[in-house]
Amino acid sequence: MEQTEKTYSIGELAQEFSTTPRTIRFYEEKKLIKPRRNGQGRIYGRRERARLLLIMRGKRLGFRLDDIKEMLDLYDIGDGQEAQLRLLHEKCLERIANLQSQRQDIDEALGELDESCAMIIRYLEDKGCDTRDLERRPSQA
Amino acid sequence: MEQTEKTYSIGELAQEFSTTPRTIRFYEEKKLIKPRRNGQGRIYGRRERARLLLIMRGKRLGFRLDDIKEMLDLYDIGDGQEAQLRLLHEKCLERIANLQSQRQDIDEALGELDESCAMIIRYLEDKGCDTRDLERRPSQA
DNA sequence: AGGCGCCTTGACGTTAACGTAAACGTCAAG
DNA sequence: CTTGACGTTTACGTTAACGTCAAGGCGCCT
Repeated sequence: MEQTEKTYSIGELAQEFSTTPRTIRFYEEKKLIKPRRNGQGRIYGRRERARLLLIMRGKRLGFRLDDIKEMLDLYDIGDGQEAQLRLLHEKCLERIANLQSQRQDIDEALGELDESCAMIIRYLEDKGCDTRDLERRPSQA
Repeated sequence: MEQTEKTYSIGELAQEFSTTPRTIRFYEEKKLIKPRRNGQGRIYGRRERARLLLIMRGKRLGFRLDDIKEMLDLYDIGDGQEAQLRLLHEKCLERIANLQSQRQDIDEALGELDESCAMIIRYLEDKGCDTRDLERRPSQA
């Protein structure tokens, strides 16, 4: 029974994850993945694909590659060891706090921007300009 | 009557705006300000101070220096000309849209992170671990 | 005269996450 | 045999907003 695992080329994975071969090689350079080799060619299996998935997810969540690498390494070595998971949890909390702070900054900026828009419009109105085309309210949606 | 305008040294302004001389020189290099010169020394007046204020505000709002420069230039040349103000208004709207999109991304990431935390905790509980110290709910505050 | 503290210019370093280009190998189709 | 599509390595380029020296000038205090 040939347990022939499904494999992928770098280009295939790049497409699947909507990225480029260059990027995947870059992750390898950064030690986030290490595909098997067929001579000089790279071969990616189920495991590598899964890692890529985690990487992409991490990126969506705004983690930096360094952090993602750290998490992957934990995942690898400890294979679900309690301490590692606690650390991962902590990282998530950190990130959450971070994002909440960012969100607040954004809300404040939005407030100021709203005001700026209003000021500009008032100023133009004072000068007797037609401002009807500017009246789309941004709102706090 | 000597109309002696109040002036500032680069260090004074740096302190006032909680930044560094290097940064202010950098803005000059980028043509955002041009202080008068006393030989080789820089002298900042009321006008330069005002510009710095606008720069800092722009930065708080997340504009890039290029954009800020553009706005300042408009402000200068047109001295409140209608077309310029409309453009400024447009820029603000752009930025607002941008920030709202960012906010949404953040909210989505927060959702995923919440889930991740929950998963980790459930997993640990399944393994019979004590997770009482992890139960601080992040929530969507 | 010595030293402190502020100022100057100029040039190179930093960070993140790749992009881009050069120069080459390999394999299948036409 | 040639072309084309894919793959490889190496190394330098990009962007933003400064930081970090290096090397020196000017004036003030003692």
